Amino acid sequence: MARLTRKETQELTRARLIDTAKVLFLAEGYNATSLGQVADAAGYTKGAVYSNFADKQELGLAVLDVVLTERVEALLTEIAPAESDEQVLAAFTRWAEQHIGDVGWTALEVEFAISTRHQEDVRLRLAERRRGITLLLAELLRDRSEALGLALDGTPEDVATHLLALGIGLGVQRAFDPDLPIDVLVDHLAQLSGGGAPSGARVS
Amino acid sequence: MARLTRKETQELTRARLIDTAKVLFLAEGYNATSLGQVADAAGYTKGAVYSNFADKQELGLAVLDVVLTERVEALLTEIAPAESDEQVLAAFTRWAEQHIGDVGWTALEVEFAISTRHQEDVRLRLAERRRGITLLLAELLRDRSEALGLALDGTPEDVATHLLALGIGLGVQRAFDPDLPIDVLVDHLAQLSGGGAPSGARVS
DNA sequence: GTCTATAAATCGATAGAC
DNA sequence: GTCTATCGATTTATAGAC
Repeated sequence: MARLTRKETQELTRARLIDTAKVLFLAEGYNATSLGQVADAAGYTKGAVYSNFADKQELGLAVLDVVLTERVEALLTEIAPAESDEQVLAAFTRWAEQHIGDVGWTALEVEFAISTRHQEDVRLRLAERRRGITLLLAELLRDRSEALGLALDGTPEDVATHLLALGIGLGVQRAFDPDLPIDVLVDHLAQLSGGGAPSGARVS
Repeated sequence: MARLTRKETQELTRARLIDTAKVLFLAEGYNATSLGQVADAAGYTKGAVYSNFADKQELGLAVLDVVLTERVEALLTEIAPAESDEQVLAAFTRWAEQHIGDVGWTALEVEFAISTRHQEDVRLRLAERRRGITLLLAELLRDRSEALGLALDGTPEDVATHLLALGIGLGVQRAFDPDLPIDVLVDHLAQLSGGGAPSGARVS
């Protein structure tokens, strides 16, 4: 166990702050969480926050990056072992029920985006980020459709845009009406993979 | 021109406040607009606001009601004269380009919903409101599909949920990336009405 | 009913000690 | 790099005059 260098301790502090902020932002929301609360919960003070992040928005963006990375890796891990289109669909369904169904994620992404939409610098970064996410999803669809014979009813980019918008729209509504089922998202993907019958069970 | 009764003048004040708040909320956002700004712009003071609305949320809900009513009436007016599925699709496309394309509307609805999602009373009212909107859209789809022979690929409720989520998802993303086209929404409706080819022109 | 004045509480951000 | 202390700016909401 070698002692940590100064750079390493600071990176540890930064990582702890991000992780604490992630939990609070997801549970209470971005605006409702003050930097003092983040610092307290992480065992630091506001000074530590401001020596690691220029302002609250930078912390917010760092949290969004971490959360997105976690979700993408979860999806890839879930989907990787699938060897047929049915298995891909089942894997996606499991992932969607866990993460689109989780109210906090979409709410945080959307709250942050809406709150900062009038600050041009942040807005442009979020726009770039959105295109990256869409392209990532489009490539996943293209690779998987070629390998498994999915029948996309449009370009991969359009299907990706469609699925992403659907997920955001459902997630937003589930933030204030958790009874809304996400079946429509799963069903839509199911139809892409050969027009299978919609899933049977409905909550509402 | 008879003199206005006390009740009438108060209703006028209330209507003016709602209308002013609507403009400011749509342009600047719900959280970014203070009640003092609303009062000033309407030619009153904060006292007038608080004698007409219990708190900021009540004003927000009143504004949401007005905006939704306007959008619904615009859609019905646009769609009423249509006599074929092509005309219905064209009418909806015109409406969508004007209103889903308008960044302010979705942003306001979503910002308000996300901001108040932890206050159970408001949350329940928004959930009820969501179901009403979905049912309204479902009935419109059912009536129109029977009259014009649209081929819905699911129950009217599911198609309505799908379209609504798609509109919200696109509107949210357009709040910080206005270049995102809404084609995917129009195309999806087009496919419902007989699997027509996707619209040609793409912005991005 | 509306206005004036103010209360009360936060929060983001900064300066300087250590 | 982190902590203490504080500034400064807002905002919602209320109390009382008119």
